[in-house]
Amino acid sequence: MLTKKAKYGLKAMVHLAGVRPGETALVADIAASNQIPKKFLDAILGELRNAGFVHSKKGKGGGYMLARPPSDIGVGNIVRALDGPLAPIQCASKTVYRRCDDCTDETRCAVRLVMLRAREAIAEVLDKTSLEQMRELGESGDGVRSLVGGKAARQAMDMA
Amino acid sequence: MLTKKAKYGLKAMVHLAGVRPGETALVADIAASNQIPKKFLDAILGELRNAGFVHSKKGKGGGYMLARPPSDIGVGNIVRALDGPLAPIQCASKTVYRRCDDCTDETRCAVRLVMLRAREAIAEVLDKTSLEQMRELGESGDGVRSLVGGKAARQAMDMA
DNA sequence: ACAAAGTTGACTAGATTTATAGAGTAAAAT
DNA sequence: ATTTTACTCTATAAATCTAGTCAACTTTGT
Ligand code: FES
Ligand code: FES
Repeated sequence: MLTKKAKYGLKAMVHLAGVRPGETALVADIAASNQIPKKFLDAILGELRNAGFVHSKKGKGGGYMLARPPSDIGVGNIVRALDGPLAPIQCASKTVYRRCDDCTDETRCAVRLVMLRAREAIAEVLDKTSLEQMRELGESGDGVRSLVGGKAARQAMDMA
Repeated sequence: MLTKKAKYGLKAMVHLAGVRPGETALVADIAASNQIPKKFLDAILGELRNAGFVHSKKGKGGGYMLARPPSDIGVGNIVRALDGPLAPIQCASKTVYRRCDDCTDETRCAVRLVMLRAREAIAEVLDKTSLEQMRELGESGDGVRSLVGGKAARQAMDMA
């Protein structure tokens, strides 16, 4: 489950992707537009700055701006910066792999092997989507219609 | 991120899928074999019983057994019973949908639209895998090798 | 140069969920 | 009745989410 930190962070990044390049957005404005608790957003944008996704400027005319064009920022990496690895379980992560203390033989752990597949599926979606694409999704508002399609997908959707 | 509850629950279910049909397994044994805190496992199996996945029997010769053949139990549904919806965010869930208080227009929320895709990808993996298949995965121990394949998948793997 | 206002940044604190342990209760078999 | 096992209830430590207070920096006006 995505934490609120990541959810708010993503919303803020989408907001920042919407301002004209070179201009900044105030934390107060981002918070108000997206109904995010301002103080929490302060902390979140701080982390995103430390991670190199955004730049900040203090004082009048200050605020936040993206450090790179939104087409260069992967959604998956934003989530990683805020919530940690995409993998549902750490032993299935490549970026922040950590051994499971329980589980004697990792290579035969059924849980891990299934979750490796899940991680791959998640990464396939999140790493293939740029911040720009994500923002466009919201603008056109179509959503799922234009997706993989097929009976299997629709069936899976009915129970997720 | 999958909680330890779900992780332990899945391991226990795999264990139960391994006992001969009609026989039972003791909580103490499952806990010892899989290095799970016994009391925690007690609670987890209790939830799985309430959810109808397993049956229990008290007294000598008692223990737990699967309520249905492992080929009839979807991994996704086990996770849902223990950790709640598969969707990374509740507004993207079909089973336990809940509106986001922030976000005025759900149909145009970029975060939700991306996470709908992520949910679909996760469900595609977890709902298509039965407990039996999951257990077989662990036995043959091959893991990722036999997966989707292709450059894209390998690339995504390198950073998840 | 100086003060004032605007804005990010850091530090603390309370409420809620997660992870684990302990002690004891209830049911079933012998 | 005794033993074996699942079940319940309570309690503690960590992580998450949110708010409040104050410090640090940057521009602007005088
Ligand atoms: S190795 Fe991580 S769950 Fe088994
Ligand atoms: S509607 Fe749920 S994140 Fe926007």
